[in-house]
Amino acid sequence: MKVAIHWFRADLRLHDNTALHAACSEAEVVVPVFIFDPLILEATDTGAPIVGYMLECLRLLESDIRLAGAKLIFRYGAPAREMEALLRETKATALYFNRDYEPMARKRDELVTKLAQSWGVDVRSFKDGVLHEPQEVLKDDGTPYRVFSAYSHAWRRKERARILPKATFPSAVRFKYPKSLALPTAQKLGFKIEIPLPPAGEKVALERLRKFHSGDVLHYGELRNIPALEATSRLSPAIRLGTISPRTVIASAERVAAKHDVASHRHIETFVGELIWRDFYRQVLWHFPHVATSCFQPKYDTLKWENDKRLFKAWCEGRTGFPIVDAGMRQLNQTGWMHNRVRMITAMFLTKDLLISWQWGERYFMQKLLDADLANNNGGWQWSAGTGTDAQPWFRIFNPTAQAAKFDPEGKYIRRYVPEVDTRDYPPPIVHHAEQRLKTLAMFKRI
DNA sequence: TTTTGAGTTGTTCGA
DNA sequence: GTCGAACAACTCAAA
Repeated sequence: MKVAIHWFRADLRLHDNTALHAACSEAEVVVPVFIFDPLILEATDTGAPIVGYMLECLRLLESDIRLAGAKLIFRYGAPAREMEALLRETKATALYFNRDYEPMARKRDELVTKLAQSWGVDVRSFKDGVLHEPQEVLKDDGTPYRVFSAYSHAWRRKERARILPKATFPSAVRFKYPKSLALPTAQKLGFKIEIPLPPAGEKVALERLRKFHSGDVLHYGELRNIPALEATSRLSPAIRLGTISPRTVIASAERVAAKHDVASHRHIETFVGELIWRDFYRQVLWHFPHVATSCFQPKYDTLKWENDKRLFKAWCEGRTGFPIVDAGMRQLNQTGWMHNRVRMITAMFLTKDLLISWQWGERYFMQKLLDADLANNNGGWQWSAGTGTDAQPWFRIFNPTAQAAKFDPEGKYIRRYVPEVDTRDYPPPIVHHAEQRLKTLAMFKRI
């Protein structure tokens, strides 16, 4: 009896799951496992809502797997150790997982792979979380792209994998599953989630995709910039935890495009472009792992940020006196999500108006976001700070007031999160934009 | 090797 | 109020 383990990580779904699909077609028994890694949990803020969201995704995945006739095994501990025990207990001869591209995850996976192979286990990893892997989209000279537009042209020219059907577990009638923990609560893992969480899981993600692709995606290019609307896909937490695959999202977008006139194609292309950005920032992190802690362009590591703690606290709490900035931060704090236009505004404000280094903001977003993702978040912050991959002119500094007038002209978004904006309770601006802008320009000019 | 065109999302100033 | 120019020069990618 050929027993295989499928190791779930950021692919918490049954549909279009490359490694799981392969395991289910090649083995006679597939044991799905999820390992809570204390190293990752300890590095995560104890209030991080993404932990609660992930637990909810796991609860639903567990139930979907039970309906499919198998059993999801939970373990807690160092992955290498837990996997060793699992392989021994199940007598599995193969280990399947989808590849992860973050530096820490790469190390973890290399270790587990080496150990498992040394015990004679057939370790099989798959491309799944991206459309094209870091080594697959390179310049003609074999080196990685450093600017997005050229990368995206090359990306679009490449053939892509098809989507796979929902995995069907082989029947494991006489198989004895190994011991499993009960799915822990957030509290048991040492977390305290203070905000209400949106619906999680695979079914909800597929429904959301269908709804978005039956309407707003046709106007995405324009509507996506208006934070008062719910006109973006809102799929980022699902994509982050893998309750939906980026392949499925893109395939659906292309089916929509095929059914509509050329005028809407531009909008659908813009939407697909967002997923190309995701692959782009993954390959940036893969090829240039120093970006996780330092500037993509090392010369900017010498920038003299002021890093005023009092100003940082005001920014975190959404009381800067700049309504669009405060609305964004409060949306983040209250819901675990922030509209992308407002992410750019708040990030640009922290760096260029408060002169606080992008790393502080990056860390705060990672604590609060339901879609907290190292590559995307880091890429976005470095872009905003002007230290990143593209040669964006560093003197392009958002004016938060002008941005609000342009993208929230009636103040609908602002008033949703800052209802006191027109009253005396609302504080005056904590800095003078024009002055701070000049300061920042001078700071960059010194480099 | 050299050359050429281009680079996510903007702001401010002055005519 | 509207519009075009200036904001700097550099790096990247491809021909």
